[in-house]
Amino acid sequence: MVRTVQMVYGQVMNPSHSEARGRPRSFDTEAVRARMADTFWVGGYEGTSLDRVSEATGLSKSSLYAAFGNKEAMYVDAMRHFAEEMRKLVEPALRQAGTLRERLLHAHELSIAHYLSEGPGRGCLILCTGPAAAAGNPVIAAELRAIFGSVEALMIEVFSADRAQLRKGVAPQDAALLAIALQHALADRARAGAPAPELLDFSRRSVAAMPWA
Amino acid sequence: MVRTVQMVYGQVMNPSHSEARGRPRSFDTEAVRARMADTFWVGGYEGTSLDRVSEATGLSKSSLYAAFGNKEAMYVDAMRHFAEEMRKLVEPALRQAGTLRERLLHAHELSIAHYLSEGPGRGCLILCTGPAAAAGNPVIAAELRAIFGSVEALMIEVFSADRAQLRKGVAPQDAALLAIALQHALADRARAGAPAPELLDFSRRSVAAMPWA
DNA sequence: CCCTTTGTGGACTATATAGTACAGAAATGG
DNA sequence: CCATTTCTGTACTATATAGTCCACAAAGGG
Repeated sequence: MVRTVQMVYGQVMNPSHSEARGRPRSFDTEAVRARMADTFWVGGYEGTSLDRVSEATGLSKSSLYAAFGNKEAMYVDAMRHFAEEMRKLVEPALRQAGTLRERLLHAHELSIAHYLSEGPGRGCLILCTGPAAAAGNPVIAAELRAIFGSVEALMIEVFSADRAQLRKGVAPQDAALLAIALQHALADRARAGAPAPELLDFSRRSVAAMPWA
Repeated sequence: MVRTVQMVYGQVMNPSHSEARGRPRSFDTEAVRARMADTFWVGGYEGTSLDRVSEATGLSKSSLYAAFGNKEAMYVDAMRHFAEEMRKLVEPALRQAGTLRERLLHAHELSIAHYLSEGPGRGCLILCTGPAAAAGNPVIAAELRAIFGSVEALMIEVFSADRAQLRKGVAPQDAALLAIALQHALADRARAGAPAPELLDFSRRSVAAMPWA
């Protein structure tokens, strides 16, 4: 047994150090989060080494550990960052004017563009790399469930607001599940290397098959 | 030490022989494939070490390398093995008697049972661990695309055969995409730790929202 | 009987990995 | 100025990893 005096590298994230007494951070935490998320987006949790994260962010591992805690926390932060970015991108499209069908197609277009934005084969950090890491890691599994719940709530809200556009007898909560499932399929196909036209075709055809009024 | 006199003449019992010249394999290849697939199912590609595979199969790494090549080939073999098992499980349900809707629900039940068969959080080897490994690995990405294509062909065939049960104006090829997408969603939720009732509810509700006649 | 072929496990290598120790740097407050 | 606090890079450790080497085992063929 190694008895390490576990230094309290603990306080994960203190973005607002208003009462900063000591040496101030030399980096922009938000920018580092983005670069870190980008790195995990490519390699996933187990496929990304901290040396690589260090290289991508330009920070030493010491600084990374001091700022985030450990690798698991870094990955969870990347998941949250990615979820926030996706929401900022897609939620306005889902809430804007137009038919539900048009808005869903628009949201798909934006998602697909994002899934391919940094080159082919990226897909979704959460949907494509989260599940692999979730088995045997309760923290990541819980984060995944939380994000699923949040997305489901949004989708149900959007579908419920325009339930009149759905076929009579179809519960908006149920139709929302179809939309969620499509996101999984698009993400995985993007990750497998499908090009934009193929994904847009998948979107167009699958949305056409949804239970519209 | 070798007693030749014994059975030289009478019975010519060569139990299992063919053109095998050297020392025969001491293991059942099919059983080893299954155990190997099970190991990758838990840990994914990057999260599974060859020492762990060696331990799970009872074979030394030398034997594994001799039989399969390298880690990548072992993982691709696991993907194929899993795909074969899933097909054996689900295809009969999709082709049996009953309405398309009933058969789809039955296929979901079988899938869910398999996704949780070895304990919670397993999900689908292919859908939950393949995408993470596919980025930056063309061989795995190609295998993933091949499996996607094969599943899509099956689903389109099944839906086309019973297109009369779909709502008028909905192309069976398009409705099949919805069914495929549901498989992704069920797999990922199982991997995130969802219990059977929750997954069955997801199945029931999403299938209810499909464009039936 | 050797001889060839093929299979097998244990020891081995070179590298990568997550995480840590530490000394010094950069700020604030007195 | 000094003390205190926090940050940062370098160097380090202990372990895990993919893959290889090699001596030997177990079969068939001439």
